[in-house]
Amino acid sequence: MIQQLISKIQLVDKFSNDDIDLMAKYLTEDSIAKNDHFLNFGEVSHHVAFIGSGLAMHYRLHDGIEIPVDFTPEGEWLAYLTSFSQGTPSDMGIKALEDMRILRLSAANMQLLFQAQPKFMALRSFYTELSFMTNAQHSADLAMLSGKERYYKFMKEKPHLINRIPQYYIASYLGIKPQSLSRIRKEGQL
Amino acid sequence: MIQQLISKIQLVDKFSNDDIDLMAKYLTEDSIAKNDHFLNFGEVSHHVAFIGSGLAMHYRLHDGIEIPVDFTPEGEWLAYLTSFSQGTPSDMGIKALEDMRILRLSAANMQLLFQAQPKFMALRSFYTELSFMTNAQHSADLAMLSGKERYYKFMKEKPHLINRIPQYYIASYLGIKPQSLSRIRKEGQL
DNA sequence: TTTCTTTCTTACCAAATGTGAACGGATTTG
DNA sequence: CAAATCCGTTCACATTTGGTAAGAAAGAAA
Repeated sequence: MIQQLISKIQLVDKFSNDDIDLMAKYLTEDSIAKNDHFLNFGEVSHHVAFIGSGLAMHYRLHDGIEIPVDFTPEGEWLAYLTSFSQGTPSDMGIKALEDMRILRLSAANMQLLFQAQPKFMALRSFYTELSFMTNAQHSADLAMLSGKERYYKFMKEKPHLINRIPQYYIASYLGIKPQSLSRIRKEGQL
Repeated sequence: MIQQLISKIQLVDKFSNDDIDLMAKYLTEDSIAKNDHFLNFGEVSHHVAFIGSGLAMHYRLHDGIEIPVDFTPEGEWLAYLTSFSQGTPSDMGIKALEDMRILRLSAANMQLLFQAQPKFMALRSFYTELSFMTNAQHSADLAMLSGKERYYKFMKEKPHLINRIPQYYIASYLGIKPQSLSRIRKEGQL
């Protein structure tokens, strides 16, 4: 799992073997079973995690139904920064849609890592801004595309996810009802 | 204008008079006329700015029409972090909806400020995450509320902005057409 | 002022999406 | 295995939103 992580972060910045060894010391292997939470509503987030395998979903609740905000598969980082860095109770849930294997990094260890090698702070900024961009793009899509256009865009950009996420979650993520998504799928084409 | 800034940041963290004086040295007063850009498409952002007065809008283009992503009034920070910190050309525009008076902070000066007083980095993180939260909330609203609900929520949460932004921008921001917004306003109530 | 332009409103019809219900298949549970 | 639940699909109908067009209202420019 560490190897996966290394090859990912080398794409962002160059890290020496010492840097890598240092980071590895602060990581803890863990797993999360399907449907279990990485972070539940009201909890304070004390970890971020690199996903070795599996798939997670950030979501909010509205009238009792879960509204996905983001999907995070293997090879990416899982975090709810607002709660993690400000220590506030989460207004969002993060749960596993599949069994997951992860590498946890606690807030305390992150601080130690930053002290030992400040370079890693750039990595954090990078991922923060990446997730910011992703989210901004999703807002823009919701504001300016039709349901059908959003679905085809999703299919085009995340073909690797389309069959791993229940359709009612995809529908909610796209801002439409499951029945409408069914209709769109039936009609086909754009 | 500095006084405004000081009272704002004191709400986030406590800064000494020395800290404040230090920061003041790195800021430059400037103004932006209505409809001028703070950041244009394709440009790399080299500044963030504190807004003393006026109102700005982040927006994207879709089929030639401007889709607002966020509105930023006096007392808040104006920035497009993705371009600013990664040095990439902006895929977003930021322009003044009203004449603005601002305090600019260049990327270079920000680095100097962080070196002189690392405490300011926390301020940056704070505002980054705040804008992240704001944006995530907007996505969720677009995904789970109807046009009418989004309009009334906007009115309720930003009554100070409702009369300062042209309605066709508000409509686009809410993901509906100006005609639909007119209709919603006419029908009244929820 | 008058003219010109932009913004907002209204109306009518078309298209997209929501709602409630029913059905079948798949999966889970006992 | 049977029973129960969950999920995806389909349908008929209601509601919302979009598209086009025209005109009123408000601002800006001459």
